[in-house]
Amino acid sequence: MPELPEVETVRAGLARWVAGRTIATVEVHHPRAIRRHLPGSMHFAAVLAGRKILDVCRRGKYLWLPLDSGDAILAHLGMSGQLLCQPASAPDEPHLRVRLRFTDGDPELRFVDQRTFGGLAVSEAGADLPHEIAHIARDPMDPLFSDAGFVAALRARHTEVKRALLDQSLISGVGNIYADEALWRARLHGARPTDRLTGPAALRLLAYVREVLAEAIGQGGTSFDALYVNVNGESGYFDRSLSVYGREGEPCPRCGNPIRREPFMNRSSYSCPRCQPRPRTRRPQAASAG
DNA sequence: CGCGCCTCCTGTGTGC
DNA sequence: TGCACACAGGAGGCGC
Repeated sequence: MPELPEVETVRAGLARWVAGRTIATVEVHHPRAIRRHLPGSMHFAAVLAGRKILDVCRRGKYLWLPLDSGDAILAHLGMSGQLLCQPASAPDEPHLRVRLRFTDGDPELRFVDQRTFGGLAVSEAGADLPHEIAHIARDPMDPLFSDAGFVAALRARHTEVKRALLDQSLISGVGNIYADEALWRARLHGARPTDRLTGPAALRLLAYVREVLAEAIGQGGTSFDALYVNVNGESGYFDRSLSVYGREGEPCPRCGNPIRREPFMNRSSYSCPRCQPRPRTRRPQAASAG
């Protein structure tokens, strides 16, 4: 569930609570929580001890914490990851994976992850931009994101528009929830072929992506359950503002038609059957238009 | 190389 | 009541 608005909410919380502090000790409670780190979790803990966290950065759904060594801690929340700032006296969470204690005491930083799709890594010399995420496109809230470049790349793809929105190498930060919400705002069905979108239509879609992400950031992200919370353990409120996601059968806020749910990549897509008509499937040769 | 599907995980909800 | 299974889904990796 954590998409750009949720990760940005976590980033802001971390910037407030851990930037400028020096790591004292690191405990790894679950080896799978440490990713891309061949020397193992012991070494992971050793290289972090004594390092000062300079900042908290984000690209798309990835976070990284530049260190005074020039390395960085790279973090991805996956499906259920949480970064919590807790007093040392707080009881351990059932799915506590990693704990960072600081030289100045409370609060400590905990990585908690029920489904272990997320993880932490040390990115060597990754303070500027970890090489592990060099393939991740800039996200639409990045000042250097190129709208024209995105539109050109989108229209050059031979795929469906929702698949393209979820492709983090094209545009990062968008997941299933905000893809559905942006497509609804743009009145586009997710199965629309990207190479048949006009330039203005693609630009409009991008504007709606940015709009829905910005609104969700303003409400602290979307929480359906306790799996997404900010660094203080609090839920976001954007679920109340969702127009289609998770609202099968409820009236479309624009036209009143019941929202439909369709299978998509072993999960679900939500849309309005009237506002977002499904495109006619492409039949290269069978060509009768009806 | 581009595209699309599979897999990794576990708690929750549902149907028999 | 209890078991079985679908479902949630980000992203790396692999097959075509």
